Amino acid sequence: VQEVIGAMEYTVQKLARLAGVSARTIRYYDEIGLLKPVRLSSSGYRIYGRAEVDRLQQILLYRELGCSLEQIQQIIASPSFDALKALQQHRLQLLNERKRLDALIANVEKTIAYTERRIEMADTEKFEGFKQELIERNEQEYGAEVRAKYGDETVDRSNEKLMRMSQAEYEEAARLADDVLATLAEAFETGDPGGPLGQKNGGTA
Amino acid sequence: VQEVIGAMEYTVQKLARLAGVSARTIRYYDEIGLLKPVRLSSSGYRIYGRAEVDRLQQILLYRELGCSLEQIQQIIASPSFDALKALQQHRLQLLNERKRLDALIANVEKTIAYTERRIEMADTEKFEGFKQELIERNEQEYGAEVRAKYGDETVDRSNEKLMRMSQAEYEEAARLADDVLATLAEAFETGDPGGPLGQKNGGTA
DNA sequence: TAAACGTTGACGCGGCGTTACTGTAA
DNA sequence: TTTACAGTAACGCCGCGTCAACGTTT
Repeated sequence: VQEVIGAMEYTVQKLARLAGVSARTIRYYDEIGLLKPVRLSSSGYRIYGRAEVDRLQQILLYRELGCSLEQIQQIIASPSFDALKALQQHRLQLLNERKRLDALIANVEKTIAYTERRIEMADTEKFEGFKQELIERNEQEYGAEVRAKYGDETVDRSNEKLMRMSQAEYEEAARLADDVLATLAEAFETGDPGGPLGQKNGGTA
Repeated sequence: VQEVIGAMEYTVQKLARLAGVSARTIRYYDEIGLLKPVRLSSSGYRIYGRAEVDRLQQILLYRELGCSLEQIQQIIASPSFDALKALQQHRLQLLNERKRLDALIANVEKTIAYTERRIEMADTEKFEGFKQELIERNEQEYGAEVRAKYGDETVDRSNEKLMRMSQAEYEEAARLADDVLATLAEAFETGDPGGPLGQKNGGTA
């Protein structure tokens, strides 16, 4: 069986390509009664005409405005006066959504700031822990020897100085990695943490 | 069988009420592995403890930020450094959504303006049609008689004047409804549409 | 015993994408 | 015959709401 399709008749795919949507979308619109074919071919194919093309254009217009397919149904079925009211209603919805979104964004930004502070604090804690550990290790390894050499007062002053080191100073120090760690150890040995670091790197301690 | 539940143990509803969500939500979070109960009671009830309460609080925090439950899974499972990255990523998503929304709103407003113009034009067309019809009816009803009395020229001038009436003038007239329609008819009979309307209402014609 | 809890299982929403299987046209 | 279409039917997505049908605790 052969069927001649006139100049302005479209099957699903042709219509879909014409309008830039998927064939599934076209069939779905038929399914929900949003866009019915003008007729069916003898083998059951959906055939769309000019009127349907126009209607689809309208549908897509409102869809791009973020209307639901149900809203579109009503808008298209109504005189333009009601369509206007529907659009104004829809505009209010969008404005509300934007308000909600603005609030979300503000909160996310607050949370980001908060998380950053927490990370900073966590880092600081780690740093404090690190310093504490460093001192303890030094005490264990060199404690008795160094204290015997320089006296408790000097060693305690050295430890205090290390504990007072700020995060920023630490970070600067951290960039120098092993070199600096070695320097710290050396400084500890000499009982003068400020000295070598200062001379070697123009340090801030 | 009796089971003693300690001070900080919650069943589904208790936890739900504590956190202000539905029991279904709690069970769903279990289902997808987002929030597992600490244990099951002997009769299969879900039992949640303090740690689960805390976790739920976190989940709800991120949920309020508009994160998907999957994102929340990852955020919570990660060290806070990765959580920060996830949040920043999420913030970008939100900003994009807002941009899209702004574009939607702008387009909706354009479409509203366009629809308003179309309605205005449609009204104008209706109005033109209405005037045309009015004249034709008058011609049929009184045409011969009036033309005989006042001559073609006077009648044609009257009709022209009516056709030149603006929409604004019409709307003013329309507010006076039947009264004005009677006046128009009367004016037509006297062959002087401007006169009576002007005297009665300070009309603009 | 009744009420208020608990459980699992299933469908529904919106707008299609994506198979899977089968029939038709060029 | 191949290939590119056409059709229908079905599940899947997300975050639950909302039954239904049944067991447990109070």
